[in-house]
Amino acid sequence: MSLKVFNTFTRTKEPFETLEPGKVRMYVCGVTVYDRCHIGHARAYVAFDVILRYLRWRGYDVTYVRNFTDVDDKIIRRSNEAGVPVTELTDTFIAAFHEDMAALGVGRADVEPRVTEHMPEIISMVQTIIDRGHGYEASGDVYFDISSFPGYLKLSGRKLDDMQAGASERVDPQEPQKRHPMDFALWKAAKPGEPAWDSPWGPGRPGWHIECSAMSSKYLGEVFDMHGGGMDLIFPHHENERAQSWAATGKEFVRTWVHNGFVNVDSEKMSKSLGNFFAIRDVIARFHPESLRYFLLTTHYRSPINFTDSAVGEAENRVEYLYETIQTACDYLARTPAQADEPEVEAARERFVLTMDDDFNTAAALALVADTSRRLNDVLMMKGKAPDKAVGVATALRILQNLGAVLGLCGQEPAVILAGIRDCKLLRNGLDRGLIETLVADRVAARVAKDFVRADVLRGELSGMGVVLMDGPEGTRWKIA
RNA sequence: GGCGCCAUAGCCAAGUGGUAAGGCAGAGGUCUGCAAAACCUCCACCGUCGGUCCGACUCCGACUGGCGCCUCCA
Repeated sequence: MSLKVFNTFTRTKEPFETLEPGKVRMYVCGVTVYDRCHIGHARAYVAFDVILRYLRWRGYDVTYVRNFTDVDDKIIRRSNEAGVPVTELTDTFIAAFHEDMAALGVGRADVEPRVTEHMPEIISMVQTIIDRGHGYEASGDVYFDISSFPGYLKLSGRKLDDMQAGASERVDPQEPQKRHPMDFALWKAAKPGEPAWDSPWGPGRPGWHIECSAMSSKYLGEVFDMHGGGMDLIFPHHENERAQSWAATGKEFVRTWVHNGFVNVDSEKMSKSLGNFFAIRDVIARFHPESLRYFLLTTHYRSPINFTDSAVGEAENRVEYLYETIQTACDYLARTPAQADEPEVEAARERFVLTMDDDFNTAAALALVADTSRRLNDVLMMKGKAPDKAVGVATALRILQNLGAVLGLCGQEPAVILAGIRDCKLLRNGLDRGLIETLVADRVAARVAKDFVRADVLRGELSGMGVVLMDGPEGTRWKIA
């Protein structure tokens, strides 16, 4: 039984072997903080959150680093447009990032380094790269000399000739001081009015890629176990990081490269440049955050996932079902306490490990969640005082909560989540809760009076609004279909 | 143009060289004043064409159809 992870570098699923037994050092590229996060970010950070949770649950001691890029062309432009200082802008969006992630159940990393707070490390690494003959200064800029690294493009699997052929058609040489068109900036000389830091090459700021090389090595060492991010970062970002780190240390700095697939909208890539993106906060205003999280886990992390309202709505119905099940089980156990059957819990754990060990297969893991919750309801339906019932409920509930803890699902207070989902559905359907509750109360009164004709009329009326009624021994509950 | 990914039931989505998880929808049941919820049962031979193999949906090749990267991007 061993964990297998798809490594972008080798393009194969391989046994995950850590540098140091039992310890994982992982780095995931964070966001550039100039705007609100979209659901593509949600996908990436939920995916790595599950990977992190699973590794820890499986017993690894994990150090997780996820950075913030807080100096960059887009940030500067946005800052100028808005007339807001850069630091104020970046602080705002870092706070927004944390809010969005917290809503999605994505925790903080152990270290969340900001580029602007690591200038000495960055400058030092650039200098080392120059000293070792892999970078050169040209009028205040510093470039990486790709011809000095034989392994360049090995991560992304491209060929230099092809890259040039493709690029030359639309990219005109704006940086004539570069020795090779593909050379990339390690350090950019400051233009007037731009944020700048002093350096041996004059005032300037870091190129995009160097920050991750510098900060990852600071917190995780020159070589570490896992480096992740979205597929779009493979080239050029990660390719260049790899080149820089190699140039600075002579070592292959990442053991396993992990990349998540995109979120598509209408089967096309969602991106800022296409303008078809959805901000996380806009989505979770309409759908419960856990619904979005569930939705993101229904597809394997490396495959593209297509975002649609109906798909998230379906996920929401599943989340609702799970919490209703949990609530019923908790209510039952409150009346009839029982201990879970440990061997069965352990057997479920093994099935889960088998599933998740296969490159973090959350989609398959959700099938285990479905099986468990179905069984839990099945046991809950058992009549009378079947001796095994309480144990069965306790066992299935434990299993469900165990799986949920790793996936980041099923961990909230059921009543709170269910109310939240109901409110989302009311909002989406433009329904008024007060009106519904009045009608429901009227119908309850009619039922008590055995006026079933009137009760059915009211049921029909509510049904037309999308309200589903559930008459039970403890009264009538309702929810939105 | 270069590189790469994907193609599984009405929809979404796992997966294995030896006759295909799960979810939604649908059909039939149990339950219910009627319902709903819940549970039970049923519901696919895996894009096309070749090849390898005792045997392929799973391996190889071709084709067709989607998509992505090569430019900031999770």
